[in-house]
Amino acid sequence: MSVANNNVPITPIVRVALAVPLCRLFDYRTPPEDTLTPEDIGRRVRVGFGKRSCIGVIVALADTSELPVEQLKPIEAVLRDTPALPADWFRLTEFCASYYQVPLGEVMLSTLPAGLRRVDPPKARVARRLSKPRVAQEAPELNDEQRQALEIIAAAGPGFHAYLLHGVTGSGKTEIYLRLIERALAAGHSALLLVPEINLTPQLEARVTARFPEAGLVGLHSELAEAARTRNWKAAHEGRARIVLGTRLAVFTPMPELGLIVVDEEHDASFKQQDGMRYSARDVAVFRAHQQGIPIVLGSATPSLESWANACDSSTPARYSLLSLTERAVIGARMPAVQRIDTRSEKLQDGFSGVLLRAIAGRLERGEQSLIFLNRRGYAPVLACAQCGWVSRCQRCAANLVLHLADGRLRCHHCGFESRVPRLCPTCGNQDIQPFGRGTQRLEAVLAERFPRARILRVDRDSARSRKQWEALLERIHAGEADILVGTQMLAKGHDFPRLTLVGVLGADAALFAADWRAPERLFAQLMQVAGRAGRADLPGEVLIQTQFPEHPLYAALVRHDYPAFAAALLEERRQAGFPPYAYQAMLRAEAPQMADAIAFLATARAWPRVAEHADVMLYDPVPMRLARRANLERAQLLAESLSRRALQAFLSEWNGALESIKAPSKLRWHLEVDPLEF
DNA sequence: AGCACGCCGACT
DNA sequence: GTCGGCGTGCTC
Repeated sequence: MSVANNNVPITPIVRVALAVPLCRLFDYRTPPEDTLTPEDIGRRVRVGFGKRSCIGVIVALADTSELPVEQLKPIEAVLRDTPALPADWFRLTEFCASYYQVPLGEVMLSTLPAGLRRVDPPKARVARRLSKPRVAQEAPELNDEQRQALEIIAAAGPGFHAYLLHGVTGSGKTEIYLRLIERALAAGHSALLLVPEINLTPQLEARVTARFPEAGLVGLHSELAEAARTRNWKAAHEGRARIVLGTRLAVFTPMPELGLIVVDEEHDASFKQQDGMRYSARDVAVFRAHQQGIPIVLGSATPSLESWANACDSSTPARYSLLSLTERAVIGARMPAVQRIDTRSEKLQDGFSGVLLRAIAGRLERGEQSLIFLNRRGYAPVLACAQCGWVSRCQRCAANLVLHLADGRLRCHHCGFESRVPRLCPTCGNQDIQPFGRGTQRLEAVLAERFPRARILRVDRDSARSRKQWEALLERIHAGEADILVGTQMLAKGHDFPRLTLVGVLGADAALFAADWRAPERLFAQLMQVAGRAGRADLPGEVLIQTQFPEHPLYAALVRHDYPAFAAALLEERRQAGFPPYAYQAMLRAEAPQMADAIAFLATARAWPRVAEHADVMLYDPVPMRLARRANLERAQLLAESLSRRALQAFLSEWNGALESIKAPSKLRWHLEVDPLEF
């Protein structure tokens, strides 16, 4: 950096990151009336870009530019309404840009709240101050296991440590988080608590706020209005909020003195972003903790196999410490009894076994609640004509239209296409067209017929469309206005229903043999979670699983509530098959109106001449995706795999550049996903 | 990504 | 004769 005679540093060139899909920064001149110092690195700026103005972030100051200085535009304004973004935030976004193969400017700007990306900033309104409870709620007693887990963490002292907190539903993981937050705050640190994208944040927020009323907790999740999100983000960035509770996007919040990260339900798929930068907030959180030299706790009753391997795989040195909570924290509450009902040996009545129907009847007599779990919404997954073989297919997708009898529609669950239910077969005119299979609406109807006096409540994305509807349903459930709940995975997560003593599971077998090899892992987690709904208080719970494969190891492990054994078996399979976490993967996907174009793009990518220089990376053949057509776009994918994460990364950074210069039809879209979860 | 320019088809 | 389709190219 040059220095003028009078010792005032002159830094005429400013390098700015902008939200454009170009892997480079843009140089600007310092406006004559302004002087920039290194302190301004990390400030937001407004700059002219093409014909428009954009918001960018100052990444560096420099003396020279590759372009002649006359060609550079001056910065329009340096925005000093917030403190500069700190160095650790730079390292975090730089890591993501490089790891996920996304331009730095896109990462940086996409992680800022929308209010700070705007050229015309919305008028900041003064937040109404909530009257906070001044008195902190007292901490409950810990049980031995909780105490032991906390001692292990305390004994490790400061610095980076990753812990996998494996605790069954109701074992008191949250109390561990709260104690750790308490310690962090006492040491003058702030804490970041990440939760999945479920409607549970209000409850947890209330609980954390009650314990730490002075910490100025803020929430950061996508349901927050833009102004509130900006306000909360600023409070965290400026150090006024010492606790951030948020969903995956909160992992990027700059926080001074950050001393603890917690990722609750770390196995949950919603930590993975499915568009734009396809990052895993759990993985980013681990990187952030490592980079900042602070502890991170990943909590789950059914950890992801990736995390489990990091903690328990005996063949490699453990990278995470395993902490186990095996008992339910509420005294007297025990794990529900899980039983398999062999549906091969009896004729089902509208999808229900006699055992399950009798169990429901028993609950009705005793005034207890039952929950019927089926992960398929609608009345029936397809409508078909037995005479000519017509089936209700979506015109835009390679999928069937689902029958929604409640509103008389056929609906595509992939693109949203809708049509009226035909009364006659559209091809042969047959009057006798039939729904095949069962969804939650049909179960609801069947139960209403069999138990006419029971109050039945269906909870799925159709009945709980908005947040308001969902909360109204929850309220009715808690008020005891339902005898039988019928629902999808929406019902599985988090909520306590004190009078719920029976969970019936239908239609789970499909996931056992699904094409996606991660399906069993997800099914186990889901069933553990839904089983955890039963018998939380003084009433013992019972879980009945209807299956044609009662001897399947997944169900056997579930009966014993034995996640470790199940995980060990799955990990052994993965190791032998060379699947993650014993291999690292990236997926290149392309979509176009014509499948041939999508495949051709991938074939060109596959034929990149320098593939041969990356012998430790394996490229598979391009194949159509499982749902090959969605919303009139044909989709295909190509898998890249390596036993070495480093080798895969080295390959990707070169390959990504080559992909950008492949000529393709303008309607073709493609993206690269590192560590894909779904196939 | 935006937003321009540019070159061919059906409308007043 | 124009309005407008989207192919191509550039942005400090």
